[in-house]
Amino acid sequence: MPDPNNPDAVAYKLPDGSQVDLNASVPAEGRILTQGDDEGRQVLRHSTAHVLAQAVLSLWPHAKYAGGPPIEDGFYYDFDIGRPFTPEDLAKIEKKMAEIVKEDQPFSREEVAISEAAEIFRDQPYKLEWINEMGDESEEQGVIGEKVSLYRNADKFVDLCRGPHLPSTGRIRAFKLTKSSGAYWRGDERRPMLQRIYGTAWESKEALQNYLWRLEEAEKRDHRRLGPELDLFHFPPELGQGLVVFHPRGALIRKVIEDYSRAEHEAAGYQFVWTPHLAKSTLFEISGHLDWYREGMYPAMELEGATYYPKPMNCPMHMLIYNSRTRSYRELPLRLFEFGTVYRFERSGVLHGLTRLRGFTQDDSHIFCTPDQLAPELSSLLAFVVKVLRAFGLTEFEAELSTRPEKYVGEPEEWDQATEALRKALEAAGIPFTVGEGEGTFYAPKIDVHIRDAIGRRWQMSTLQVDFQFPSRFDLEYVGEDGERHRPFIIHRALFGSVERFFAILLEHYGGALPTWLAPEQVVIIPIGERHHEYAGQVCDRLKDAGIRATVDSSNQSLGNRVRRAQTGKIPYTLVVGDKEADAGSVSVRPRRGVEQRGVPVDEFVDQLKDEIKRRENPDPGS
RNA sequence: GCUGGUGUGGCGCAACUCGGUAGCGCAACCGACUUGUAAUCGGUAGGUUCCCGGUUCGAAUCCGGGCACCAGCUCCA
Repeated sequence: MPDPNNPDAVAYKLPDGSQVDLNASVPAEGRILTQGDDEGRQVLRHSTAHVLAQAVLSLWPHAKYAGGPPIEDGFYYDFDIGRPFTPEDLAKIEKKMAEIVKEDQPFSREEVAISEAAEIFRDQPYKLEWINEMGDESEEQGVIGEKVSLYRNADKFVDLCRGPHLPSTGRIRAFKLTKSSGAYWRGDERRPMLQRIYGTAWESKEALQNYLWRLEEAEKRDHRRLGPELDLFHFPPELGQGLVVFHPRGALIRKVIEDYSRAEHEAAGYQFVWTPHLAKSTLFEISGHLDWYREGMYPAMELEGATYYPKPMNCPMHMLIYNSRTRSYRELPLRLFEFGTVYRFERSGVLHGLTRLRGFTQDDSHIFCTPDQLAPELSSLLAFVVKVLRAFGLTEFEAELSTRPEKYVGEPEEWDQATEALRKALEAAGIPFTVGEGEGTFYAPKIDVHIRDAIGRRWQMSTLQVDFQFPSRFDLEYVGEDGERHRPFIIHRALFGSVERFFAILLEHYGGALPTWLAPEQVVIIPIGERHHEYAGQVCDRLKDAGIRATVDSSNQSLGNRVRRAQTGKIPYTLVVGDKEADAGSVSVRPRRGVEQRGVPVDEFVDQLKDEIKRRENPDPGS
């Protein structure tokens, strides 16, 4: 219940209706969080993490424990027991945790002097490392002045902790340990690797089931599985890690995506350019890539006394195009666009299907503009980004505005101007955003646009950066109204990010059942018997004439079998034709989802479908 | 890159603990059936068990090295 002396304090209300009394767990000067499911779940998960540590310590009394916070959908805790955990270990730990929950041990808070804490944790080097740093400002770990807060349950387990926690372990209703793996101590790859156990905890068995269902659903939608299944692309081992080939059906989808993007860019005043995949070291010396990005680049090729590199970015080449002649303010903003394929030597462990490749294609654009044009250009650009993403059926946007870091190039006033322009663009577009203070790159403040997919996952999509590095490195200029030379601003942006990654996200968003306008095969026609083949062929020609991607399935399979193949192949429309249809000039229409409709005149179907494709209708991705 | 796991016909799996000539389903191919809305029936073919080496009379199985993939960590200019 809220503390009457502290009207701002609220009780944590758990989603099951029960409440956590903050008075029991947080002192009056303690933190005040807002009420809501998310906060309640954080408390629940944090408490479950303590129970996990308690269980591990009781099974391995010599284990060293490091720390364990709540995370999205669950929690983790890091340990050192001198070896990795096995699946059998996890089962044992889970059982032990269930016992602790059943015993309903109360959580209690206390504050002790830092020196006393050091004594309590004298055998725990990781805890000691934190304690020794305290007195600074690591409130995270529960430092209050010269004291530090601890949480105990039933005198059986104690941890350094800021809290708050549930009143007792019995309030943990549904949890599960999900996996374990290595994790560097304090996230530093030069430090020892600890063993991390991940788990999930929910307010009810149903919520846990729901979460596990979501995991399963994500697995079914995994583009790495759908890609080969739908014959879209694969990763030939002969090519090497992180290199993909697109099959005809995948390449067709990609073409539709790119064609649409090109048309939109053309309409928005972009000019298309093309640049090669290799360049001499000279270019990357000017751009600075060889200085600060060398290990991310493919190695050099020595040829006829020159050194060549595959390009890791298109930007430097676009700078050369700008600089190919004197530019006037009259031609700004100048918007250059390219689907540019780049090569980056990503560390092997980070590669992930189409979302993290070593060779991929950016929908890359550089906009050169005057200082006055910066703000309006950013605004219209952001609106453009949202418009294009919406066309693909992505409707939920969030953004992050990253501001000037400690180390930066350019002038502070320029940074402020650019950052303000970015902020205004976000406000004008009405996109909810968070600010990452100091999280910009050293050469640019930026906006990253994220979308949520059909099962609630967040993906970073577009990035808009105001670049302070290249204008001076490449000595870019334009002649202003005053006849003097000025330095332009550059907006660097990728809308899809990478075409391959965008492809993967769409595939997962729709679970492989792409909207008709994107589907590689839009209609399959199934003649019931041999005598209907001719009519099926006529219908197919009629569709093809209308620009619809259609085929006839005249294989010697049962009708049911062919319908099934069309369904599992995620083809939007299945047309069945037999005597009735041939006589009436109609088709029986079975959409991928929804009910079949018989006796639809061919012309009517063609018109409807043409319209659906033309309007680029996106179905509810559902699940 | 680091820690751990996995690798068996195109795909999904079995045999691996305890070494003894590699099996199933789907797909493919051939044939019969000519079908009214999610799997017709019969047959055929297909494997250097990821690669290299070792142990053994004998290795898919045990051991070592490499490669690839998966999860997480770190990274993502």
